[in-house]
Amino acid sequence: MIKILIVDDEEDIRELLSYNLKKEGYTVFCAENGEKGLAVLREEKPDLVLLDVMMPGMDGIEVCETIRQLPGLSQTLICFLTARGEDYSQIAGLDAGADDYVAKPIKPKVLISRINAILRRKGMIDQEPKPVKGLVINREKYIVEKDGKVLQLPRKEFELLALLVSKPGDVFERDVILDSVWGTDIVVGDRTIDVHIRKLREKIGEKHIKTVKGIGYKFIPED
Amino acid sequence: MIKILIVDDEEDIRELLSYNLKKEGYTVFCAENGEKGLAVLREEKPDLVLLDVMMPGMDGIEVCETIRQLPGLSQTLICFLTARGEDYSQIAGLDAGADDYVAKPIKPKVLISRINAILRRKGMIDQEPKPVKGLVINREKYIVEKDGKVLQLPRKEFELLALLVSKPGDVFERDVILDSVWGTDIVVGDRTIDVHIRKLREKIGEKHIKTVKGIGYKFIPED
DNA sequence: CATTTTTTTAACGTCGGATTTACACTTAAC
DNA sequence: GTTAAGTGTAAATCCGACGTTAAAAAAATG
Repeated sequence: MIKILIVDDEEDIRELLSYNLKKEGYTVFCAENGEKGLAVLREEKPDLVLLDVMMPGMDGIEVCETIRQLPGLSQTLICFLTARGEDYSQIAGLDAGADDYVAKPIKPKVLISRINAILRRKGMIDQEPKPVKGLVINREKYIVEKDGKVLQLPRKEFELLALLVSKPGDVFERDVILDSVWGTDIVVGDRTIDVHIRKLREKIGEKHIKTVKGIGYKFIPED
Repeated sequence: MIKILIVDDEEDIRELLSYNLKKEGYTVFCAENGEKGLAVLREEKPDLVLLDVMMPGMDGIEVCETIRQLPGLSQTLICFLTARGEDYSQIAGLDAGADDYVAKPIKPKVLISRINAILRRKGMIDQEPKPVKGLVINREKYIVEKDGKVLQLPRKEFELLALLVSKPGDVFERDVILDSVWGTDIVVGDRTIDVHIRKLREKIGEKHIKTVKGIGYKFIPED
């Protein structure tokens, strides 16, 4: 059971995130400010904290720094929620020890796949026997095994494939792919995704990645 | 509980929209100009703001830009109400950070389905797959299952079917279909809908989509 | 800092979904 | 029956999203 704590002063955002995360099967706690957040944190010891940067009173960065100094909780994963544009918080945030950040306005789909990514990266999510026939994604070794053959994929290709494979059969829209592989507010040309998709298809076979024109791409498990 | 704020200087429009939105179960607030709108906004933090572009004093675009800079309200959804023809406002509006716009004169039915679409896109509304007998619409995988068979529909056909199935038995008027599948101000020929309907009928069977002459189409659940 | 690898851009080709066209058909009113 | 408005249909065309390649730019590597 994976616990996530949301710390944000806006009730609407807490509800939006809470609703979507619960739907994904996470156990969710909420707090409306930094102080209460720390209290819940000590009580529940969540695996991941979503932390608004801008809050009245104790702001997100202070909370983050505090968490990092708490014995026993220093391993807690932290993800900032930042308003678009305040990119200073990126730097300050990651300096303060955050594992990731997501820019507002938050798109639920983006947040979910981002959170799954963080937890997967840190090994909090069971990812042992990938239920994908003939394809094993090994995040520790950063390799992909295709029918026993070992593939060394470059970072972007690896992340892209890992994303698609994380929900076999589900369509990933282009903007979701961009946000979760490339990162929030990174701007790249239209053809960038296509080129990476092509390289993946070269390496793992044409039939596994299907284009859904006008929407995005999806991974097809096997024949 | 979803809150919607209407900002328009014409009382008739405020009443028209308010009446129809309340009937749909939304909680509605009104303001007659930009300044008052911002005040209500801060007070009530609505989920969605319907914003007239042309208003005396502070116009819609200014209000929109202001909202986008307010910490804590940047997540608010914004939908412009624009007079037909002033297409400059489209561009300026979407640049200013609007999520959608609806052209005047406003038809309540169009507005409702548009608003539902916005909220659904942003994950504010439950969109559980309707258990229509023998037909499952799966937005995640972007496929339709008809009696167990999997159909891969092109984008427009999928959206059209999804719309009709969203309220089985209800008639969707042609202009409502146009506005919610094609979008406001998109002008297409008279026969475009028919052709798509025909393709759908080919794929899911004649009997499921019924023509209501002079009005529109409706989905018939089963036999 | 030169080399290699990865990532991105740019230019063009391609394909199929989206739309139009043109006309047949259906329905209801008179 | 005649008419007119609305709809059905097949085929032709349009158009934009995607594919593909090569080459440039940026990162990583030694």
